[in-house]
Amino acid sequence: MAAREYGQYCGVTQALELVGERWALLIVRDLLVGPRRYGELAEGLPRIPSNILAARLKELQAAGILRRAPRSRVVVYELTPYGRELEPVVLALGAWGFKAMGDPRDEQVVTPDSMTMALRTAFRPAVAAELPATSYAARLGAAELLVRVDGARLDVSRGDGPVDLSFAAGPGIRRLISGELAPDRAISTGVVEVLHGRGDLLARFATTFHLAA
Amino acid sequence: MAAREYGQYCGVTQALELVGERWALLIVRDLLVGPRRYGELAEGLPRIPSNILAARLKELQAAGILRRAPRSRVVVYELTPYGRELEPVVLALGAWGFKAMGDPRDEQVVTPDSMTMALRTAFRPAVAAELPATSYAARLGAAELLVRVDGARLDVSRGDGPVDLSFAAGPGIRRLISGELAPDRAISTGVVEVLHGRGDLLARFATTFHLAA
DNA sequence: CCGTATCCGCTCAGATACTG
DNA sequence: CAGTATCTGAGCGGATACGG
Repeated sequence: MAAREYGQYCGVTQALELVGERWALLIVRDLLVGPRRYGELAEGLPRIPSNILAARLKELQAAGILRRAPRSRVVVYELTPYGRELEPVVLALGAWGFKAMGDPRDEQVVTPDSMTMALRTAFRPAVAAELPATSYAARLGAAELLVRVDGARLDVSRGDGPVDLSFAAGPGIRRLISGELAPDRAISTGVVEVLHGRGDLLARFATTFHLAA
Repeated sequence: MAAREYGQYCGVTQALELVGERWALLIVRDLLVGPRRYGELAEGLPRIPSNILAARLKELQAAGILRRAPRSRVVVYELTPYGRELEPVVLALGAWGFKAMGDPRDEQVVTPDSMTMALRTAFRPAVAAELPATSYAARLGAAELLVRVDGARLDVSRGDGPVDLSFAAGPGIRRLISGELAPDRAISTGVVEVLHGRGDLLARFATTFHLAA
């Protein structure tokens, strides 16, 4: 038996043998947002060594989690259906890890893909369904996201477009999502800066996206 | 920054920094069944080196996931409330990994705690609520479990007791849980051996515990 | 016996340089 | 741009030994 195997006949060990290696689930996290090129993955995971990225891509491909897909002259990596079924795992991990997050340290970055998945984690479709369709432009550190909520549907993209509320925030937005910081306080203390639109829509944002801390 | 950190301000990376190390989630998996002594954990994870087990217990304790609790002369390790919140993560991983499980290899063992969590993963409370309360004694490899289903409640323990159906099965029980193998076929082909009680209750068992493959 | 520490060999991760 | 090659060191696996 390979020394690195756990030696148990169990779904959890099987899963960990496929995606338990360092960086593997973070690659999956980013690919859950959409297909990505090698360089885009490297950009979204600034600290991953290139050889490790190459190795993980090979392993995840061999495990049937992702595939190399040719797209007009370039290759992108995209999840297979089985790989997409990891979304509940990533969301559960994200929700659990959220509670342990303190304030950000200087070296910590916020990437567009990680922020997108965080928004998906915090999204409350049942709540959103009761609210009018709303779109937001959120600038969070380096990540500039277009967030469209329409009923129970959520769409997060990197494009630009017309929005009801445009705001910029530091990573302190975490305390808005967790409910520790009221929307109006977030604005008055400068944690969130309203760039365009009605600031009171931030309350709707905070209701739509919520995670317990 | 510690070299081993991912350098991202994100719930998923935070979670992986706490429980992403090798063996960590398997320790959590077993503790989700109940408090365990050091030796019991080592027994449930036959291939873990003792130094790694000791190191993980320290790390998980420092992270607030488990605590050492004195119990009449001996120490047991038990999850904190925050540690118990990892249950959705472990269940999601188990359900996903289940689909990738083939037939067991010779070196792979089935432990009572991993089997208990697998049953929790496969349990369908909504289905069980419509069925009469039933208890099963399931011998699965080395694991001998008492499984009590009462309405939407599931209790799996290692004790013995009066049951409606007692059966023994090899790890081929996976195909029963996945629906690939019909209950009567499981019995007629010897995959499941009925030791005591009405064999037709195995169909109820297969309805109560189901995971897609 | 339970829990932990120490040793060593090895694999994998991390950093950098290099190539088609 | 998309990887591959190489080197170093950290963490893991396995055995053994030690203290309560």
